[in-house]
Amino acid sequence: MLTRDTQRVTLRDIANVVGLSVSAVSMALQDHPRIGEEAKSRVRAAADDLGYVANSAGRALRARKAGALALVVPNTSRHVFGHSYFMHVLTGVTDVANENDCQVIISTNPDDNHDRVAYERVMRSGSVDGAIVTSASVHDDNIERLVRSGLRVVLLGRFPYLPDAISVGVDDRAASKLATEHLIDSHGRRSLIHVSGPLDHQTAIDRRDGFVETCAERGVRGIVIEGDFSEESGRVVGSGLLDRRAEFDGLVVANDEMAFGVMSTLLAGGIDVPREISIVGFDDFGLSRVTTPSITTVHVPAERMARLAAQRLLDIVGGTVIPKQEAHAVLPVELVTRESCGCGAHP
Amino acid sequence: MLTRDTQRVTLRDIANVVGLSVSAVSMALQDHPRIGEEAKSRVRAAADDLGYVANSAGRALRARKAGALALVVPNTSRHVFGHSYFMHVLTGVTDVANENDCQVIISTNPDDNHDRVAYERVMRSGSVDGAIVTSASVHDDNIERLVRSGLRVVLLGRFPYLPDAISVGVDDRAASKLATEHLIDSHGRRSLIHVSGPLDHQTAIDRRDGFVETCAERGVRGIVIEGDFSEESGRVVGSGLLDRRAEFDGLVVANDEMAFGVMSTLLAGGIDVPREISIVGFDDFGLSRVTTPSITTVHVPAERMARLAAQRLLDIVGGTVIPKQEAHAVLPVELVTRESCGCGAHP
DNA sequence: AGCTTGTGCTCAATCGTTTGAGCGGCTACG
DNA sequence: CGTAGCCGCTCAAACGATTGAGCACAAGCT
Repeated sequence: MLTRDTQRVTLRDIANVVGLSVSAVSMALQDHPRIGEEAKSRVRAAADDLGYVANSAGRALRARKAGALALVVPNTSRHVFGHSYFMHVLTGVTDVANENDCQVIISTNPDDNHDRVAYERVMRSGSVDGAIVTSASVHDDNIERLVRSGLRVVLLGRFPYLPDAISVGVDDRAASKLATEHLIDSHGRRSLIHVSGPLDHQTAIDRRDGFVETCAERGVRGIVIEGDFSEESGRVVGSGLLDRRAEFDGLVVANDEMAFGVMSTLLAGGIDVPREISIVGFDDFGLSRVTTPSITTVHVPAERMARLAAQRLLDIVGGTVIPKQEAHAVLPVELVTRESCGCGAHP
Repeated sequence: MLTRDTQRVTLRDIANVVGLSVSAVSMALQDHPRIGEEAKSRVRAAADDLGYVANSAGRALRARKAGALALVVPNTSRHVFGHSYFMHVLTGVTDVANENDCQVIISTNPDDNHDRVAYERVMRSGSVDGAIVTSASVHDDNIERLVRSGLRVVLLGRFPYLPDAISVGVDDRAASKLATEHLIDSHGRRSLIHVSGPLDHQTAIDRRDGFVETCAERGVRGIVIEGDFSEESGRVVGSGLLDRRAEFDGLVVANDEMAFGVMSTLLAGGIDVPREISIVGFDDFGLSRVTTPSITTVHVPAERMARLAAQRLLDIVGGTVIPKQEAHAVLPVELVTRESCGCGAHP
């Protein structure tokens, strides 16, 4: 009954068993050519027998690398509807990391001033070899400093003001164009309103710009109302719109959560969605599929983005130099048509 | 422009700057009483100046502890509706961990045979000092071995067959009683059906037992149909029930996801929920609030459970011995009444 | 015989931090 | 005056894994 000290199997223990030096055992386990076959198999047998697992601190210290990467949790993930997004990211990142024998550490991205740089400490302590950061705020000094300081970072999102950063994102502007055009072309809507995210977020800016541009191109009326990405802000906007139901026939909402907020309010106010008003959302992280009516939305491939980001980070850590013109990877998005625009149920 | 080697500030560098030995610097930073005040402040200034952060591998190696804990991701979290649950857990765990200067490592819990014990390797490698594991399957050999081997583990859920394990869970049986009684007492339902989870999961068993017991106590008709916790299995059950609409007037469904599946199918089949049939779900991880009608459900306090689990794990790692009779912590649940049972909208 | 080449291992140093032991100089006390 | 004790520091060893250098021996070649 060796309940305690279970984890204390070291190279030395193996060495004692097989009668070799610690170094020989280490080399044997790595299949080094200078170690004899017979010794190797004896070492392997003993290692197996004792349940040896290399101590990660010892290895990390010697190798000067942690074999781990940090995933920085944005503060927005604390919100229920941010959950799905973050879990898609987490899934993608851990998959790739694990395929490469790499651990994933979760670090929080404080928006509170307290502990402002917790994740920077994590990086500087050598706990991780690099980090995947998803920050939305358009000027995040922490991110900027992180990138400048040469720490290995891959950003999730679009960061036009940080040309040197490696990032993986989607073309939100094109995505917004796609959504807006759908309302105009497929549903004949001519009087649109865009409920944007907070305009200090790049994503919010890009989605708004795509909307405005498309309206201008098509000669359609387009108004922008700023929200904050929360369901509640959608409700507030919705209430304001109840009196003005004659003034618009389509809504392009910058995320599904707000779209849900607006939609519920309009429905409760007796407005028929989608007959009277078409709604398109953004993200497709889960919510939009389960509402009634379900919400037509632009699918953002969060897991694929995360996988690519993790892959790029591992490449960078491994020494790959990414050419300047490839710094920003952009993945395609697609429109998922459901009921809220008038397209009818999606299979 | 010191883009590279940014992370290489070591005790030695500080020692060189202030003209002390490495040991003195180390002790100064820990505010050791044997180091003079003047030296301490010089050391602190230099550390600040150089941006020193202690190397975690070096520290871990010396201290024989990692300063990190693992959160084992159950395979079910890969599913969209598992996301919210897991994020609640993640939030709770990271909060507590960070408050205690502890990192959180994500490790996957494979249900695939491949890499069966990835998280056990993580523990044995000393990457973490303990793990929080949430496994549902009623006999998971890995968990059992983990617990027996003396590795520090706190389980999320109820594990009656592992009396020695430390766990944090809810009383699913009482919860199920609560839900069932609500349909009987508040809504006068007399012919109930329970859609259970897969019955090799303890949670599924407990929720079923609570249902069956309550029906017996109240002299109400109660039938059990086994599902698998997926929305799809809810749909399948729902289809089967369309022909038998006269035979029952209430559904107690073992999670919200299945409840949503059943409910959509019944609604699509022309059955009026909640007028004709009352539905109660389980979990309240997000979904139940946004459907139409919204789903009355039993709220499971995932984040609180996670916080407590993390706290207990840190205690154990710190050397606290938890008395046998306190091994299993059980948190209270509450019924959240919404529309699907007939109670009307929740504010 | 003398030299090279190769094989199979050991030695010793290293990564960065921590800590018990030790040491020189000082004060205080008997 | 001798010594006990404290102060403020340094020394050295340890945690566990890795790796270049080196060593003993054997075989092969000239």
